[in-house]
Amino acid sequence: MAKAVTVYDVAKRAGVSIATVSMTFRRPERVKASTREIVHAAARALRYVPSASARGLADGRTGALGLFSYDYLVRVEAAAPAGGGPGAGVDPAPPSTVAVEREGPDERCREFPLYVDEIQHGMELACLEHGYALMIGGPSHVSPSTTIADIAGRVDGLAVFPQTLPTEALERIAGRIPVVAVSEPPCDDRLSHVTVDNRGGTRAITEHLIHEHGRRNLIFVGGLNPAEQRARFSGFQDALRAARLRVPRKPLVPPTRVTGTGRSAIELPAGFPLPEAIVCATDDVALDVLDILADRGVDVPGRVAVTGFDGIAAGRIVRPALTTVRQPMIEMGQAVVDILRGRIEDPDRPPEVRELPVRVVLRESCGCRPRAGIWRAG
Amino acid sequence: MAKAVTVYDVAKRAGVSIATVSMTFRRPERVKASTREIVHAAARALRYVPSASARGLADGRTGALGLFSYDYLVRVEAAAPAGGGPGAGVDPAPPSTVAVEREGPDERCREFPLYVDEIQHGMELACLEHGYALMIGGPSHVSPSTTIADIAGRVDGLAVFPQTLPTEALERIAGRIPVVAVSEPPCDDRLSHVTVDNRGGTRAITEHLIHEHGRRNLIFVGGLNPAEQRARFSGFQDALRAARLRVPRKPLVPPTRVTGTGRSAIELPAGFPLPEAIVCATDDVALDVLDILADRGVDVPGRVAVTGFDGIAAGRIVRPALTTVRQPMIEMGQAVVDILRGRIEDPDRPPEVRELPVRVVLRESCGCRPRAGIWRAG
DNA sequence: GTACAAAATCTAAGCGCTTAGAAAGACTAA
DNA sequence: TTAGTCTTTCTAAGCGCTTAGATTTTGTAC
Repeated sequence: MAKAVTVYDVAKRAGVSIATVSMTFRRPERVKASTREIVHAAARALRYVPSASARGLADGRTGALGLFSYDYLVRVEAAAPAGGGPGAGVDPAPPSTVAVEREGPDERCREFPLYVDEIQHGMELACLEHGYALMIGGPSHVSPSTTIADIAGRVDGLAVFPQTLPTEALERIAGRIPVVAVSEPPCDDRLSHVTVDNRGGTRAITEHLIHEHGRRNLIFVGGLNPAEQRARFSGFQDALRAARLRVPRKPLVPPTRVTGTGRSAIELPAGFPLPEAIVCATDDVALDVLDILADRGVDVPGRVAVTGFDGIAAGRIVRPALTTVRQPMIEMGQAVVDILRGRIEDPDRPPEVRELPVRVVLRESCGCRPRAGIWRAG
Repeated sequence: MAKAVTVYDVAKRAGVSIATVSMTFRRPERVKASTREIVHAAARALRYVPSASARGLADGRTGALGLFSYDYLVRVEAAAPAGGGPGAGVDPAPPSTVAVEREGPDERCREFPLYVDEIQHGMELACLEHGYALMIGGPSHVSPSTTIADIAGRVDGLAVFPQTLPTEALERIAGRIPVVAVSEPPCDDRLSHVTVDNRGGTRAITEHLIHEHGRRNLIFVGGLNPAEQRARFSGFQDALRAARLRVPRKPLVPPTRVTGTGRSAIELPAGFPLPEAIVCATDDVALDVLDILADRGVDVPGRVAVTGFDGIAAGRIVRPALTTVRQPMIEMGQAVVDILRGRIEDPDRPPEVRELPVRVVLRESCGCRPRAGIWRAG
């Protein structure tokens, strides 16, 4: 790689000062057309590429937004060849021979795209639309402690998923650049938040189970910890209460184990008494439940109805297709960017909390019938 | 937002020089433990976040890799509320009411994750694994011409999809940082390339159609332009030639129109004579073909078999599920990062071309039977 | 040709960090 | 005590760019 070409080189070749070179790129209209042409020619000839670091340092903005995402670490491991089964790793066959196979069990499609990926995608779209670059980072084993500051230092605004960063680090970063958390706001903090109607969504899907499918004996599985999941449980309680059914105090939180491919899945005790419906805190939990019930030969939705929450892509693929509460993930990502942009423009604007609506998507696992012609779109 | 805290502030508060502050973060082992503690305390108290721009400028590396992706522009538009149908935009219902609906036709799931998204995902995983941040950009309407240099200037290495950047721009950037193109290499250029066995893959899937399903009258649809698609057509020809069937000179490239949601889809003339099998240049084309055949009431795979190429997620969801040639997209993303890292470490290393193997994935659209229990994984 | 305003360009001072190499301290051995 | 050796810290010189404000050029009106 050749030594980096700088404004100085371009200026010399064009016979102007470095200020003029800079002006030519930042505010072309202030430079005489003929000069502009000369400078561009010089830049082209020298293959000049301006250094964003220098610019960022000089004008105090980077032109990028950041996303600090979680669970990547886990997925790095899961994506590594796990030995066994097709689809687990890189094909060792000689390149000249093309492997041919039926599609078998493949957990990987359950790992991408996930909830976080779709939100990220929304951010990508919005960033591009507004001329920002998107910088993606996450907790890394290479420099576990540095990364936070590292990524925070190179963007003008940062989005984080809950529980990716210690509160102290967040506060620290939020003191320097705008930060929005993709999560329910706790009682109070200095951050902006983008969240959804977790409670209302779960209430609605639970009521659907009760009123449209006549289920009276329902349980809620998973999710004791994150605020969102607690809110969802409340929605479940709301629905039972309104229907005058028995209201449990706590969700059922089954233990988890690690599957062959490194994913952690929930477990249900063998003698588990089956309810008429299982409302799950997340799609991920629901998919596990579906697996377990299939293993035991339980008819879903005939004997037990199952629902999820999130609306991840895998829920459409599974049979029976998963009825769920879909979060508007793309829009959430866009909202994140929107808030960030606002606060970058006006640093004094106070943190903002934006709650987006959800929608219940009826598929097969609740007992609704599939709709024909899904793919006749256009 | 408070005024930015710098090394100077931390140094003053800790009673040391800025060099010591810097050392404390970059090479902690060279600083006396007690000093280190004092500096950290000061940094914490002041909420110091180091500026990556300054660091990048000073040491000449940014610690980030870039991906210049395409078609985002198109997708930004497609994602905008298109007016009509559920799922087209943001739900206008009042936040307190949760919408409940059956899942209807929804083209959006065909837009994400796409081929590029999965490669990007592979890059994300690899970047995180090696302590790099990933910077994502693409052609933007905001500053169409600037962006290239903009993103090139802030990363240590760049990946690009074909036809995202004019060759001249690529050469320019490649003169400053390592660049790898995710595409078949043209006769020669100064870039590294990551690609797959396009020709062999198509040959294999075509031979499957011929030998396992007895199809003798096959056509190839789509893809005249990009090098990859041309290579795939060659593979198609190879298979026909080997089977002593009539070998067409050119692929069929149908005109395209724009659908209601802004996506562009191919069209087949009404009186189109049906072959026994349609080998498509990409999954995207294959999904269009499936739509068209469904519209006309043609039995797939009974009357006509259809295959794709890529292995995008939507191909599993569609009915009949799409038989295709799957590219190892995650691995490709990882290979990209791998090459980039190598060339960053050793700038004199010559550009590298890496071809990864593909695999034929048999699903329903070729006439193979679905396999039971896909979801009983774990 | 002169006076003055507007346009174009330049000079110079940072932006916040890293890192040689110099200086100062702390120990050790004689 | 003194010289010699590490270890720790500091001084100072950039890194490549932006941008006030100064200076020069150009254009206009008389």
